[in-house]
Amino acid sequence: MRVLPPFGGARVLHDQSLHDLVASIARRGPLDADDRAAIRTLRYTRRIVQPQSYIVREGDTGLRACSFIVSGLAFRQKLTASGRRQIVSIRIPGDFLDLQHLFLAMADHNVQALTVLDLIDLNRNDLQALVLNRPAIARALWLDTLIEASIFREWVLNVGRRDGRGRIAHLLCEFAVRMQDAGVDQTKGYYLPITQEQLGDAVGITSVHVNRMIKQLVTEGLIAFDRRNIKILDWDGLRGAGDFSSLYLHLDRSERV
Amino acid sequence: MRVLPPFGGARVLHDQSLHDLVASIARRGPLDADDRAAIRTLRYTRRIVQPQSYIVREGDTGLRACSFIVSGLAFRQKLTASGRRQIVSIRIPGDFLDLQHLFLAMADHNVQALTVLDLIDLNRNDLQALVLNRPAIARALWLDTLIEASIFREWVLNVGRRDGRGRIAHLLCEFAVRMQDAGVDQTKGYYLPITQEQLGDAVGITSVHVNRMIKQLVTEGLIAFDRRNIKILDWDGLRGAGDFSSLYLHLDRSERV
DNA sequence: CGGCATTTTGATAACCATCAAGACGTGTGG
DNA sequence: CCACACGTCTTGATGGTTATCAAAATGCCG
Repeated sequence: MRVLPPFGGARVLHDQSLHDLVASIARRGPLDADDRAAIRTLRYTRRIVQPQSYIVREGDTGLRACSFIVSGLAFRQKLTASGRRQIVSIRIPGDFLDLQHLFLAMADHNVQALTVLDLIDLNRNDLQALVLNRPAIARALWLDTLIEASIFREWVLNVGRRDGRGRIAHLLCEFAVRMQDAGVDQTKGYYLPITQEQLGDAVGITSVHVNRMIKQLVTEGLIAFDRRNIKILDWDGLRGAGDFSSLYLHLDRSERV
Repeated sequence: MRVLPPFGGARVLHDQSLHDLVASIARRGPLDADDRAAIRTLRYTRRIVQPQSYIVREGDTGLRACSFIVSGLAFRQKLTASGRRQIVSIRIPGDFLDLQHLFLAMADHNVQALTVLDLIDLNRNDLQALVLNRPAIARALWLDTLIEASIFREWVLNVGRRDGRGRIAHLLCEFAVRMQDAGVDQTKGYYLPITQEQLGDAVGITSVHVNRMIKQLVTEGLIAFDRRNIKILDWDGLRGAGDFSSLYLHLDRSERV
């Protein structure tokens, strides 16, 4: 894997990742040839990040990059003063990592690698200028941040008003749908590279309780679970258990203004 | 109160509310004279809304307006299939109500009046066109949606990882700081026009438990509470109880890029 | 094989929900 | 001005869900 020096001159995206990046933005709104060309003028760095390492730390100021996931998973996380952790978002390939901070001077949460990550670090100043000068790109990326905000709202509901079993079921449904939308094959189920402790941090329960709730979902015949490999056996059942409806993900292209 | 017909021709904002609206946007980023003039060209409707009535309903498509709160309070709310309610956001004077839906084709949550509301309903198409053609306005309003997203994240943490007492304390702190920032005098405390049941819906506990937790905060000498009038007696104590830090509200102007 | 993180299981306790009923406050109509 | 009705607040009793503590089992990696 080739790693370029950080923003060393006006480098231009040129490999397969270019295609992924443009396609990912275009999923959120139509781009013309000029828009696509403008995206290719962005300075960037390509880099590999190891699991658990931080991409952004709460309190960081002067952010210089805005990252895009080529492959791997990441998550957003906040801590209470007493050290209890809450994962507030999981990011998958094709997602931007910190568009949420695009116009914020200080990071209000941590962004951490879940697996090995292959990232494109876009120059943040360039990206700001790009979106402010190109309405189609602004619309697409703004929409992207609005959809993530919708997911935050659903998570507030999930953590606030569903029991442990429902929370886990809901998370498993959401992940399945988003991975499907990102084009990942799931005929053999999917691998969720996350510890049960992290799963608990994502839904506001302890790892012990996560273990019991997963076991219950297996006993009920809704899922199969083997060393983080998840296969949904009864989609309607799991959807019911998690009270899941994908509307909040705003996936239907025709449904988007 | 004068109520204009919905978007009947190119009406122009002309009263005090114009000043409030422009000032509110300008709080998020500098606007030049042209930007301010452009805002005044937006078609709009002024209207009064009664408590509990809906401004937006989950599932709504073809939204035609985007509202701004001149006075009064509103909240965002979602329901589980079993009818359990979660309030995911409280909106105060000077806030936009559904900028979160600006580029979404379908509403993913309900927006409801908490008190009598005095609203400016901006024409949504006009507003979309405005932000896409005026970078400074785009930046200001985008920033606004990003800050609300930051609040959503903090609420996930609040509901997921703090106990009942902490959740209530945190909410009371947040409300105090935001009202202060909006310029509301709080020397005699503030009036929180919300039932204890709704308070519970905002922090994911029952009204019975809300009652007991408020009582406990009073007993501890952190707040005074009398018929929804709240006076914070020990700011540091309450801040500690709620594990509150205002950084996620991104209020400091100089801290904003 | 040893060392380590993670998963699993059991026992106990804490927090919060639920159920129920009475008190209080406010607005309405007689 | 009182009686009444209604929503909200308050309090008590009980139970369930989940946390906590502890320890053993499993899987993984060098």
